[in-house]
Amino acid sequence: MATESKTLETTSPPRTFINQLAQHAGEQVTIKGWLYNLRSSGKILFPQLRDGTGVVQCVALKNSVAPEVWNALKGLGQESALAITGTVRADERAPGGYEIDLLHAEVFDEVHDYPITPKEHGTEFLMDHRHLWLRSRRQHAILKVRHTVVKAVRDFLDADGFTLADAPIFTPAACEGTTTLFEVDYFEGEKAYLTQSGQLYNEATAAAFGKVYCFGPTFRAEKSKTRRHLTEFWMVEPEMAYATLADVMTLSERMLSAIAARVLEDRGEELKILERDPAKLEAIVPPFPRLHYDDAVKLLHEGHNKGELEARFEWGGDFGAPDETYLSANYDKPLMVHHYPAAVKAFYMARDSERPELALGVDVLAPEGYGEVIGGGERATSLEFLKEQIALHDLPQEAFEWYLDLRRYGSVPHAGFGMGIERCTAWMCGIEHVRETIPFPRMLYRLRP
RNA sequence: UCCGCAGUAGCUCAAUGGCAGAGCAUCCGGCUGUUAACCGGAGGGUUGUAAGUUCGAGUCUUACCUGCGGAGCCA
Repeated sequence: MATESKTLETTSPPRTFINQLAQHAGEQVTIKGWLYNLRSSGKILFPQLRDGTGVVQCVALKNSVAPEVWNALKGLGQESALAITGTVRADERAPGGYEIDLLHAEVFDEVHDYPITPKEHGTEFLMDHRHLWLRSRRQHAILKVRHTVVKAVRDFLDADGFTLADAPIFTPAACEGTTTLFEVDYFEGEKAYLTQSGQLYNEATAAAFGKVYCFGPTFRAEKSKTRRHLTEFWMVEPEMAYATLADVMTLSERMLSAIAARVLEDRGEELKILERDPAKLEAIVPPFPRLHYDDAVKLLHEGHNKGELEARFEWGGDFGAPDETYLSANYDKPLMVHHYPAAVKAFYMARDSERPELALGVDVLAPEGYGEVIGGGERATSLEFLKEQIALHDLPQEAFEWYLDLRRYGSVPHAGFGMGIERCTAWMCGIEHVRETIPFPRMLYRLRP
């Protein structure tokens, strides 16, 4: 194998990637990759090769290649690793527009029993083989979109003057006290918890840098079992000092629009593979519709009266999944619902000065039933108010003394939000379930591989 | 945690309470333009686990295990 490798190195043209074939039409190239599929017809072979950038079909004629190359190729199974050398040729019959007339091939690993075949498979089987499933075209496309979503978020915030200031993943106590946390053993018998939000830390860094964001994994030990939930997901959380609820809504619509535009620009091929209608993403431009919680409740009542919603929604509660879907169904843009009852929101939310029962919070509901992709709002500034809220929520004040310091030393109106990367990616891709938008999803009943 | 559905060959599925099957994958053979190629042949099974009903259980009953869909909660 080693000597063969040497021969190929010295005689073969420079390595090329499949997504660059158009620039090499008529030239000899070498592609290093894996066998995607192989069809044969006696004296002609059609190996399809993938290299991480795309898939290309090669054509090998028995009379045009050396006998040992022919024999090596004809027995190969799916996902065999090989490098091929051949001439790039434009061909209308080829899906990508180009084919390679194969001259030489070097097999690195011969495979005969790859588990994932070009036929249908169930979710459980595919998830058990997630480490291999990632190689298939659709999963590849989804994760390329994820990459672009992340890149778009970072580029947008960086260009807007935000500083990346990541929050810790080990935390000493609940940020919000309500949701279930993953507990881990720290040192000396002390317990630590995996972060469920960088929110409180962001408020500290915002007072230091003005505009900040954290970007990292988030853990929720809720036993949620829906297409919108992971126990480990990635969240970006911008926070701005001297900012209000209105500023958060504006930032939300600007950022989501920037993400959609970037996906359209950079991931056209992937959207085609996913059969995602680009018009759905082209519609995502400012301004987004804004709906006061009171008005949202009125709409839900209308929906119930028309028989389109089963349960009659009571003012004061948080929306369920069917409620969110009903509300957002009227729009082809994300819907921003604001001024929720404070009772259903976190303790640190600022209150409406005229109606203190309302929190200055906003949820951004994505269209097409994708649900809440952003949640955020304005934070409370008063030391006394926060002490009351901490007591009301049965939280230990000593754990929050550092946070209360932010109100003792230069407290100003400030606001921010959190966006779930996987929910956003699933929406951009138009796919059913968030589990396909992260390389190795962690769910209620899925810790492996 | 609650409600509903499912578990049969490596995979996707079929089989009135009566001999456990097909397609794909694998192996062998054929085919010079295939697009989930096609054609012929071969191998491949403790029907999720345990107990029960029955002359007889993949099929009916109970429990458990595993997964899927949804709810609640959330991004």
